[in-house]
Order: sequence, then C-alpha cells, then structure tokens
Amino acid sequence: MMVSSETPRRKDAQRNREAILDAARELFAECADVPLYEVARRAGVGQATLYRHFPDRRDLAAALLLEDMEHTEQLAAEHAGDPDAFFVLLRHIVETTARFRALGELAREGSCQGSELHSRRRRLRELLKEPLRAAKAAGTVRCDLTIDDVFLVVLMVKGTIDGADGPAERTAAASRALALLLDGLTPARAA
Amino acid sequence: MMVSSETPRRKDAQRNREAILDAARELFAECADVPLYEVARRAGVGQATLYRHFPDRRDLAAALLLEDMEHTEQLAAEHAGDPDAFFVLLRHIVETTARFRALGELAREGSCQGSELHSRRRRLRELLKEPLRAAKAAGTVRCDLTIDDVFLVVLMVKGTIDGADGPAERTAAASRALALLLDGLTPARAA
Amino acid sequence: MMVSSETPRRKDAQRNREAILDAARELFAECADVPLYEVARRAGVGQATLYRHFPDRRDLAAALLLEDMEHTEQLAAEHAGDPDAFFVLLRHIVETTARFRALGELAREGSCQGSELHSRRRRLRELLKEPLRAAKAAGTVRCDLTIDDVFLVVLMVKGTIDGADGPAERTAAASRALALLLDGLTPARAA
Amino acid sequence: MMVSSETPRRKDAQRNREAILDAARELFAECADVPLYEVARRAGVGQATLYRHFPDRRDLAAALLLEDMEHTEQLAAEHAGDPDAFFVLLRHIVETTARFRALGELAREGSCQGSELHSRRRRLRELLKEPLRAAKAAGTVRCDLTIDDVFLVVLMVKGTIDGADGPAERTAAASRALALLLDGLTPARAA
DNA sequence: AATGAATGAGTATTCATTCAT
DNA sequence: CATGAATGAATACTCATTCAT
Repeated sequence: MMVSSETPRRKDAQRNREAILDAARELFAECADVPLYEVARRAGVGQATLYRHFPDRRDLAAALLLEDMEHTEQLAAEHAGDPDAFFVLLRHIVETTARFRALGELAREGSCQGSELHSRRRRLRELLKEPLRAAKAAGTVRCDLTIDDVFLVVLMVKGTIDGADGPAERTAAASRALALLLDGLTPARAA
Repeated sequence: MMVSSETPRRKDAQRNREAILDAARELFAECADVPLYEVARRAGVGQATLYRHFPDRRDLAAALLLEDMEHTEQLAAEHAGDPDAFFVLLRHIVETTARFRALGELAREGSCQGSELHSRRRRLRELLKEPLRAAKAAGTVRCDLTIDDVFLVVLMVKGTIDGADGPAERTAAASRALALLLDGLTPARAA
Repeated sequence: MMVSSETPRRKDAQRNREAILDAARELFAECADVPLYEVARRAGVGQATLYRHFPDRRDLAAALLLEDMEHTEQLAAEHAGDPDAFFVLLRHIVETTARFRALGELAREGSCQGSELHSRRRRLRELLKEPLRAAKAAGTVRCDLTIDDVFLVVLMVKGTIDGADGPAERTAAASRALALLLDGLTPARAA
Repeated sequence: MMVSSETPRRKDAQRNREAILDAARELFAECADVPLYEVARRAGVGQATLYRHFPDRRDLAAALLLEDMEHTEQLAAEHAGDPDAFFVLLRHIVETTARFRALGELAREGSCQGSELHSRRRRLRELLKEPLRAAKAAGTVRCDLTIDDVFLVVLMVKGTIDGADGPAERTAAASRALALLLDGLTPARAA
C-alpha cells in the first residue's frame, strides 16, 4: 500500500486535523491566548489528539498560516503577469495575516526555530519577487521598496488591528492604516 | 512645609513606588505577560506591596504611560511654536509608547473603563492639536491627517516592534516603519 | 455491558472521586474552612483533579450530602409503614447532617443557586411527608409541626455541635439537644 | 496622677476602643470572617491600633460579649425576684448572643484558652442560678433543666440563625425555634 | 491511534501581623 | 502612642503536558 508521506493514512485522522484547524482559526481570531484544550473541545477531539497533530502551540499557528499560503499561491498564479499583482497580493496577505490575534506573539517566538514559518516566509518572498519588480517597473510603487518592507507593512496593519476595540473598529483601522501606507508607498503622489 | 496632596507622605512608600515602576518598565519592555510577582521581586518588595500600589495590572501600565506623558508634555512645552513640533512629538510618542510590549493588550482592555488611559488620550489629543495644525499650515504634513491617524501610526510602529525578534531588530524595524510612514505623511514627496 | 450514563467510564476516575469524597468527609467534619489543596493531598490526587471533579467548594459539599441522601432514602424505604418512621428518619438526618462543620456556611450560600442542594431539600421533604403524617395520626408528635420545622430542628442540633469543643462533647451536646427538643415535640408530655 | 489601672490613661485611646467595638459589632453581625483591617477602617483607626487594643481576633469577640454581659447583669438586677426573670434573661441572652455570626467559631476556639469567655460563662451561670431555681419552683420550667441546658438552647437558636438566608428569615427562624423549644421546656403543656 | 483524566508547576490574590515614621 | 505601609505565608485557581484506558 503506497501512500504519500504527506497524506495521513487514516481518513478520520485527516478529519480531526481539519476540525482542529477550523476550531483554532475561529478561536485564535478572537484572542491570542485561548487555552489549547478549548481548541480541542471546539474541535470535538481529545486533547492528546490535538497534541499528536500539533505538538506545540506554534505548530498550530504555522499550520493555519500555511493553509493561507496555499490560497496566496493560487492567487499569485491567477494574477501572474498582471501589473496590479503586487497590490492584489499585498491586500490579500494583509487580510489573512492580520486576521489572527495570535500571530504576533506566535510568529515572533517561532522565528527562533519554527522552520515551518521560515519556509512560509521564503515562499512569500518568492511569490512577491516578480510582482514587486513589475510594480516598480510600472512606477506604481516606490523603487526602494523591498520585500522585507512588505513584511513590515503587514505587521503595521496588524498593529492597528490588535489595538482596535471591536470587529468594526478593527476593519476601519486596518483600512485607514493601509490607505495611509499606500499613499506612502506610491513614488510620486503629487504631480 | 507644603506637601502636595498627590504625594504620599512616607518617603519609603514613595521609594517603593518608584522601584516598582522601574522594575515594571524594564520587564514590560521585554514581554507583555510578566508575572506580577516577578515585578515585585525585581523591585525588591513584597507582592502585597505591589498590589497596594497598583491593584490591577493595568493600573501599573497606566502609571508607566502617565509618567511618559509628563515627559511628553514637557517636550511639547519646549517646542511650542516650533514648526517641527509635530514631528518631534510624533517621534517621541512613538518611541515611548512603542517601548512597552505590554501596552497593546493592556491599553485595549483598558479602553473600556480605564479612565486613566482615557485621560492620557485626551491629553495627548490636546497636546497634538496645535502642532498638527501648524504642520499642515507649513505643508509638511498631508492636510487630511487627523489626530486619530496619529494614534494609528503609533499602533503601526508598535506592530513592527512587537513582531521583531530582538532589541536590535526592534529599533531597525521601528525606524524603517516610521520612514515608510513619514513618506506617506508628507503631501508631496516627489517633484 | 450496560453502563449507567451516571457512572464515569474510567475506573480510576471513579476511585479518585471516592478518595476525594472520603478525604473531604473527614476533613470537613473537623473544620469548615479546610484548604481545598489539603483535601486533594489527603485524597492523594492533584489539585486540578479535585477541581475537575468538583469545580466549586459547594459542589463537594453537595456531593457529600447527596451521598447521605441515598442512605436516608434507603432507610425511609425500610421503615415505610412503620409508625416510628418519623423519629427514625429524624435521628438519622440529624446525625448525618450535623456531622459536617462545613454544612452551615456552604448550605446557606448554596441556597441561592445550588440546585443540587435544593433538590436534596425537595427529596427530604418528600421523604418526610408521609412519616410525619403518620406520626401526627399516632399522636406521637404535636399536630402543628411542619416539615420546615424539621429543618429547623436539624439546624438547632447542628448549632450545638458547632459550639461543642471536641468529638465527645459534640455527641453529648447533640444528644441532650435532641432530648430537650423531642420533649418539646411530643404533644402531651405530662398527664 | 492617680489613675485606676482599669481605665486607659488617654481619652482618645478610650474613644478608639469604643469605635473599634462599634465597628466590629456591626461587621461581625453580618459575617464571621471579616478582615480585621476592615474593622479598623470602619472604626477609623490604624490596623496597629486595633492590634494594640485586641491582640487577637478572639479578644475582640470576647470584648463584645462582655459588653453585652453588662446589660445582662443589669437586666438581672432589675428583675431580681421576678418569677419570670428566667424567661426574660433567656430571651435576652438568646437575642444578644445569637446576634453574632462570628460567635460560634470564635467562642469555640476561645474555649481552650480564652479566660475572658470563661469568666463570662461563669458570670452567666451565677446570674441564672436563682432565676432558674425560681422558675422551677413556680413550675414554669421542667425540673431537670440545668444551666448548661440554657447554653445549649442559645446554641440551638444560634444554629437556626446561622442557617437562615437573610435578616427577615433569621428573625423568623429564631422566633419559631424558641417557640418550639419553650414548649419543650415547660413541664406540663397539655392536660 | 484516540480519548479525556491526572498531574504539577505557575500565577494571582488576600490577610494577619510587624515595623518604620 | 497612632498610623498605615510592608511583609510573607497561605490559598485559590489555571493550563500545558503526560499517561492510563
């Protein structure tokens, strides 16, 4: 019986994994320090099961981010060649990344060892390279902008989200923040 | 001998209060969720002493922020009339506010009831009013910029700091973030 | 294999539950405000285990009382029809209830919300109804006696127990108290 | 300057003592385990002052009870020779003693060493001797009743009070309890 | 392999008592 | 002598992690 090493053997294991991720996505969106057993309960699995799938809290966060990565890659593929690809991707990354209350803490701690998160960074970097180049060529973005700056932008928007009071304020804050930023990113606003 | 009613009578109480604030300042800079007894230990006082001075974790944060407020007000006074006052203040606020890991969480929670933090916001708003007006008049800042935007800017820089790895990276991140932002804040960057 | 849904699946969990109840029974008999971790230690379980089984101090007390309830119900069944049933039950209730130092405080607090304790009261009421009627019919009890009076009697005896010095004095006090009371309960003592 | 050793030298010390007793009386009536500093605060004195006057929690309780003792002695003097003196005193003792939530615990602990409380007992015993004898002679009380039984009666009523929910229920419970008891105390009720 | 009970270390909080002013 | 700040020990409670079933 040949099974890809990526694919878990048993279907119910796969189902559990999904259930856990769904639960975590919901709970982490609200608050960073949800007890892990709460995630397990919401997912309808035992704590040890969660533990088996994600030995560490950061493994869970990483998995969530990697899931988003796939959407991002798909989006990148769809917009390949599009001169606006950079902005499309930027908006998407900001939205998905900023969603997690949890990310800030977890991602930082993870940067020490979390190879998963590192690989995500690397993939994002790869993904953004060409769109960023194209945007510069098109003059829609200041020419000293680096990909690391993009990561900074994400953190900046996330900062406003973490500082906002409720869901409504959060959206408003992110939106205004990005607006301020974009204006800053365009090379020549005034004529 | 006139003593302000604000000042506690006993000298040692005052000393303890200072010691606690100093300890908290150092520890909160590193990490938001320091155990309170750690703060007490570092300050060299008993746990209950800390509780007497600051019944709530947020009271401690508020006290730290209010201390900074006084510096800010002093700075504002010094630069009254200065056309660059706005930028001077902005840099200062960003630096001091962003210093605390703790602030994000605590300030947000505090926004509900923490009258201390509210009053701080109000004072900051008052402080920035005139410098912002002057900066707009001088054309050094985009004219649709509001004071709430300034608070957003602080949160943005803070976001990059919270996301950074170590002290060095933190400084670099904040600096670059502000650079990107300032470019965005100036109404006409290119010619 | 049929297992009642009431019964926890795992044997060791059941054993722990019993151990905790035993420990609590002993400790609560001596003193009302035993630290909960002392109960845990005596039971040989971790603190959190105790919390899992009995989230609240009153849950523990309620469980103890409910255990006694079962004995009482059994006794009531055995003495159904017996004209002395009322006195048999009364003595038994007084003995078991009065055993706990803890009961007074806990039961009173519990009267607000503790549905467990409420249901116990209701069951006792049901249990005593017929024996009380029979005793009145037999003329062994004054005819204006209500079931609430019985609860008062329990509290009265408990009062003497709580006020007594040691185990020996406690028994003596309860015994004499009940004697005084019973004389008061008989409708015609003198001839 | 000759001052009786009984009398504190300074008037303000006396005032403090009274204030503390008043505060304790009020607070202990509601709940047995009031923090001592709460008593101090209510009395408007420092904690150490309370401590100086009453080194131990039980000393405070004892002082309260002794204050009542004086009223009781006065009442006894007023009703000397009165055939109903026993019932008058009984009611009074029940009322005053039962007032304190705190008494049960404190008095019991105190019985070990608290010579203050012991002397109170002795005085009460002395006070009741003659009225009890008179009541027996008058046939208004069963002839095997001892003074220790009277203490039991107090504890019994106190038991119902401690078990009651609110002030209103407390009064009702004590009243009914005493009614049940008195019926039991009279030697020939029917006939 | 999945479950959820058990664990123990960690954290917040309170209060009787002492001590500097 | 009064004051109230400081103390530390005691207690309640939580949660990540392990382990028996």
